[in-house]
Amino acid sequence: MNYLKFKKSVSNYAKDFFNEDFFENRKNIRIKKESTVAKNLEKIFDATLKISNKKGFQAMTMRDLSREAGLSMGALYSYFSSKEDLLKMLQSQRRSVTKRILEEYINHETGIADKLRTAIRIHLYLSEAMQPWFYFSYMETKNISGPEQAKAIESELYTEKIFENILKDGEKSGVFLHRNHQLTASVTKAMLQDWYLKRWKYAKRNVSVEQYAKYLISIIETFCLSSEHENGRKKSRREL
Amino acid sequence: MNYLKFKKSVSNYAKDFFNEDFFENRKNIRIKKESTVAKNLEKIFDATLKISNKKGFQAMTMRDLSREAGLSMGALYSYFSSKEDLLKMLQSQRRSVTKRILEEYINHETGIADKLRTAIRIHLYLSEAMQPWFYFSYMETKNISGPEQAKAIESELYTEKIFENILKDGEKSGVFLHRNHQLTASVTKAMLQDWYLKRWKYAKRNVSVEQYAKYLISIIETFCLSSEHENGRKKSRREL
DNA sequence: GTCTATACACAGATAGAC
DNA sequence: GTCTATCTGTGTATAGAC
Repeated sequence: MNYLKFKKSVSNYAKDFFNEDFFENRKNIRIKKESTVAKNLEKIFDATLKISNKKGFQAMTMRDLSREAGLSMGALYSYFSSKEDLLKMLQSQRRSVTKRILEEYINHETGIADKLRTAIRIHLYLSEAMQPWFYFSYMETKNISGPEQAKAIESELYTEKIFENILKDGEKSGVFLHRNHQLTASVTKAMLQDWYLKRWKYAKRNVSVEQYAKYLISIIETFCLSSEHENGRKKSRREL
Repeated sequence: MNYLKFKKSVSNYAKDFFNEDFFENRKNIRIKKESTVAKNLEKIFDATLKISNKKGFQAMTMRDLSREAGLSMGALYSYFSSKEDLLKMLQSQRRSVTKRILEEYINHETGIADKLRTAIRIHLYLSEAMQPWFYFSYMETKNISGPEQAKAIESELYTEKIFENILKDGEKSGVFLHRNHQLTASVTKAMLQDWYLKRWKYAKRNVSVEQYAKYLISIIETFCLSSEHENGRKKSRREL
């Protein structure tokens, strides 16, 4: 699975606003026609991400948003009831999409070593395809209301747990070595996050997602793969 | 060098407000007596970090700051000329302290493998001793004026370069393997940053700085150390 | 469904007494 | 050197015309 192929398969999901998770937000939207809502919400969300990632969500004024989204302030407020509500909607919509995609790809894999590789790769691909939101989410969720913050923490621990479980299962079946799997999962997550948090740096250096994925996988596997399973890999590591 | 010993040696530096780098800020401070300035600036800086790390610098009002620092709004403004100026002062003071300490410790090391270990360890210790500022700096500097942002990026690349150079030198002398050293330096930095960005997580799990340092060093060395130099280490890796 | 115009609260910053 | 009181701009949110 390379990135281009992934991105195509994803763009369908991404614009699907009217999934089940979204309907608790629907009540705050005064507009009736769904096609209008979908079209304008996309403009609003994109504008929000663009401005917030430059100066922060708190610093973004509704006048900024109005200008960037191409809608008057009055119009904006028929899509949400407050600035905080806008944030909640954006978060729940994007979170629902990413979770669905991630699980679909990982469950598809059967071999335990492949599961680890796929988890890393799909995480990276996802955060590449939706970089502005991933960045936004990391930077802003800490500043917001209690329940939203709890969701963000839950999400952080959830994906970490995925890695931890793969490593544990792998140790049982002798594929991976005995390590502190929780710590390994933590630092793996940290390296994955660096990709979207320092996007500018990797772009300037012409490092591609594929390259970065390969590199992370090789670091983690060098540390975790038991030596019997390592043989097929040694050569490819040299090429990095 | 363990953390406790490090922290002691550092606390002297940290309260040294009146170093050379600070004098360009001195002109904005109306208060004459240096001991008063030092005492109140420390209260102001601490309060700023505390509030900002909860809700963001932008969201912190001068009334919040006044309450937390125990000074009236009028008094606050005799220590800086604007909210932005406060940020600049805080950044330049802390940046100057950290840079000085970091360089001192790394230059002290001679062996190339030791240099890598010390760089990792001291980075971690520093960010532990000054966690609120490190967190603040990561989260906030992106939102601010051009020149300040440039300094933040410069600082990011500067420390990364330290790691890259150690790895390069190590390859030449046969201590480290041939790798993409720039990428290795990047992800090392990412793992170091995770320590202060997710402080809550590691605290909850009772992971100590020492443990985390050991773990990072073992991951990086497993990946980079050439096998002739690895022998002495294999056993200690098993203990992790 | 979208606009313009405006209410009203609260932010940053200062003046001047003590 | 620190305080209280206050000015002025700007932010979020809404009313009501089109």
